[in-house]
Amino acid sequence: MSEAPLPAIRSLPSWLLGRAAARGRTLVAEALAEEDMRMWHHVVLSAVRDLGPVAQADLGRGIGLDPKDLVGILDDLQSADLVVREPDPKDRRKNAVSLTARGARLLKRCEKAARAANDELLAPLSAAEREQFTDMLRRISGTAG
Amino acid sequence: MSEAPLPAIRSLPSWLLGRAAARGRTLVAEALAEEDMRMWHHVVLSAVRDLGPVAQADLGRGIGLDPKDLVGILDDLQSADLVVREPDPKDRRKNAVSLTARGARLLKRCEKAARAANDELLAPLSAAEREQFTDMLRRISGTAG
DNA sequence: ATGAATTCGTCGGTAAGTCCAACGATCACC
DNA sequence: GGTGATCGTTGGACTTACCGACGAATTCAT
Repeated sequence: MSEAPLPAIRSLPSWLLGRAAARGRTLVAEALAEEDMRMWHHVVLSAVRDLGPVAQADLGRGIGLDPKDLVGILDDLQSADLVVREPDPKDRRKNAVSLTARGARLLKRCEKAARAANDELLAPLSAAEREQFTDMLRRISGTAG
Repeated sequence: MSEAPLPAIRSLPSWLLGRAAARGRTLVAEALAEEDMRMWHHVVLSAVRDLGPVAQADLGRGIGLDPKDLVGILDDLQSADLVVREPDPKDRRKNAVSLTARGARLLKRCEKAARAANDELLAPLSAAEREQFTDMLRRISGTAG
């Protein structure tokens, strides 16, 4: 209860950003856990749907995930019959990763859960503020748009 | 350069928040590295100054750091003559942690570096927007104020 | 005052996440 | 056709966060 001020640290945007991100990560992780999914699994699933049949390297670059770690995620998803790796006939080095029907179905549930978690995260903000906030975040995050 | 759209994931605030926080952490870490400091070392140093002579448990609670991890950080800081642990005469379980003159001096340089990194992080935002942004962050981050 | 419960600093280990180096296989280029 | 680059994959190093347990010391209840 007796929260000391700590003005210096708490006024640093990078500090607040880290705390807010941690809270968001926890909320989303908890929501996804009810579908037996982890954050990266959801992200990969979503990216696979958006990018259609896609090579793993492109996939990893698109979401900023190390190729090695992507292998493990895809192994999990493929074992659960959520995605398929097929050899790309045009380039036999590549795997064409696509969503299965099961994957598409689960993805929708994950998105619903993630949206609910985000609503809870942004609860202290009005609708207009949320739009502003995400817009600013988009500019700051360095994700080239 | 060939940035695919990925609309679903990139519109999630929790995702953008994570990316922005990662960028902020990297920028701050790089800036602090020039003073041979890590993020938590800077945070602890700042909190020690703000909280005066403080017990380790209170210190850890104030910044949300595990007591065990705090031990290591304080060991480093004390070895570098930046803080001192003195036995609290009123409660011999506690260590009264205080800043040394060296610590105060280094902290100022760290704060300057951290502020510069934050300016770079928030460069895409106008001054008014930065104020708005940090205010929203403060509400979202869940740090009781 | 004496015993029980709590808090303190410290040590231990686990689990997850991030990053880099290297390899065989395949492709692109000139 | 030989060289360099890219692909998926494997291995390991490093960091971070988190939880439980312990002796020492304090507080509280009786």
